[in-house]
Amino acid sequence: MLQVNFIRENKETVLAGLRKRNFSDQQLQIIDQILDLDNARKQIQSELDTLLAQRNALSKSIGDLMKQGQRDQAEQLKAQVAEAKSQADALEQQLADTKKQLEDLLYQVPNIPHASVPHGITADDNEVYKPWPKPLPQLPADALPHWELAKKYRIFDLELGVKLTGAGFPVYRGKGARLERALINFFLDRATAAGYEEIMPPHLVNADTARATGQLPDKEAQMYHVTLDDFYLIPTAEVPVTNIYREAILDEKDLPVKMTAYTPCFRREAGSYGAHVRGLNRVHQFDKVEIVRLEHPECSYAALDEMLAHVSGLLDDLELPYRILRLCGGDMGFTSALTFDFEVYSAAQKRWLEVSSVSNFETFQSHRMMLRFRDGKQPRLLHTLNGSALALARIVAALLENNQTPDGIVVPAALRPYTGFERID
RNA sequence: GGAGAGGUGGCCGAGCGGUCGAAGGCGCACGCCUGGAAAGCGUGUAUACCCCUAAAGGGUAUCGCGGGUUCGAAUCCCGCUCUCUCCGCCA
Repeated sequence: MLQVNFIRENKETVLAGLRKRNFSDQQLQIIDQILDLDNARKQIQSELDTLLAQRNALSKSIGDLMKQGQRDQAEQLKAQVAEAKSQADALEQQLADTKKQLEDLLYQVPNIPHASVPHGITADDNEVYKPWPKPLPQLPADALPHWELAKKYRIFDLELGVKLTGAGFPVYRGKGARLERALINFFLDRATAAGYEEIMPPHLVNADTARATGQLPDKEAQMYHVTLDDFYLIPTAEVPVTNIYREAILDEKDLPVKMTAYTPCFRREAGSYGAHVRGLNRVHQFDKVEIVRLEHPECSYAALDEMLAHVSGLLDDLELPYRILRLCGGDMGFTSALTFDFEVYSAAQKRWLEVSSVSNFETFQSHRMMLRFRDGKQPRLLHTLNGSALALARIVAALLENNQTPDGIVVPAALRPYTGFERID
């Protein structure tokens, strides 16, 4: 959520940013509405405070008069207080209404894109920030997509998942399960080696937590909701992990905070069918190792670069062809200021699969969750960043497809200490 | 699930309905002291919002959360929630 004061002081920047997100002139009017409402809010706040100050002063003198035994005068003052009180009640209601309206509008304003974000409407307009420098791998004509390989080698079973739960809940088994666990451990070990503290958070969160990272109120339908207890299944570890520091004021010397977590991720994502979502390409439950950083505002873009390098290192070691995209204004997430997507080339499907999304949210999340640090006297909002390092399901899909041979699927060398086997056959 | 106790500032811990944003202690910061340090002494030490602003200052709200009583609530009443202890159940 943007700060009203920021909008007020940087109105042109904000408008330009929203245009980059393809806001129409009519949609841009929301900014003036916000500023008007905030002015009204201040006005009401001011009147209310004055009234309450009067009330407090009167109450105090009533106490004094009572002590001196001057009951008559005290009674007169009581009448005045009653008058002030009824006025105050009305103002309080007005104030609450105004704040609510203001908040509703602010929730509709996305983060302002970083200057480097390219203009564009759809994913086709994303900039290839770092292309794959070598030729793409070619597989023989009889190469199988990963969902066929899964059957052939009994690695995972989607139909069994349908029996147990429903579509999009794969059951990994045998070497498939072991591969999954190996990747998780590999990613966690690498993150730990890079200085990230390992966290094991709850997989269900409450509404306050979901709101702070921006899943609520807008993206409610993307999450599974446990209505009986009003909990949400996490769509990513970002949600519980970032919220660890919700409403905290950190010492500047404690920055940066670097955390990593493995969790399953649950996404409803209803709607899409066809080859593009077959197999592991899009599922309702998948495993992911996430990295999260809380950074000083002046260091956050250097941190973002570091995270890109970290993810690149993982993919290098897995020997997977990948490219990095810089998302355009139209394709970027609501809360992000700058996002890089990593895509791995899936040779059997002959298409790129998104396996990581690395973003700087600047103060958008930290404002909503009042996450601050102290430099000198005043607390300041800090910057939050996160990235997948990495998302498992599509990595597995690409590994299976790219590494298939007549003798089975070859496990990359970096992973063998974790799998305990060199091939799936 | 049953019974009881309790939630006060970064922490501990006081708090007859008005003088309480809140004693005292610890911690922390700065200063004095010291060759240096410790001890000692002194000063300061919450957050949000509003007004004012060069700086300073003033106001409102916040003692788990929400509501009520009252001229006035950390203090009284009601609901909720969380924690702890005992019992039960259990991976």
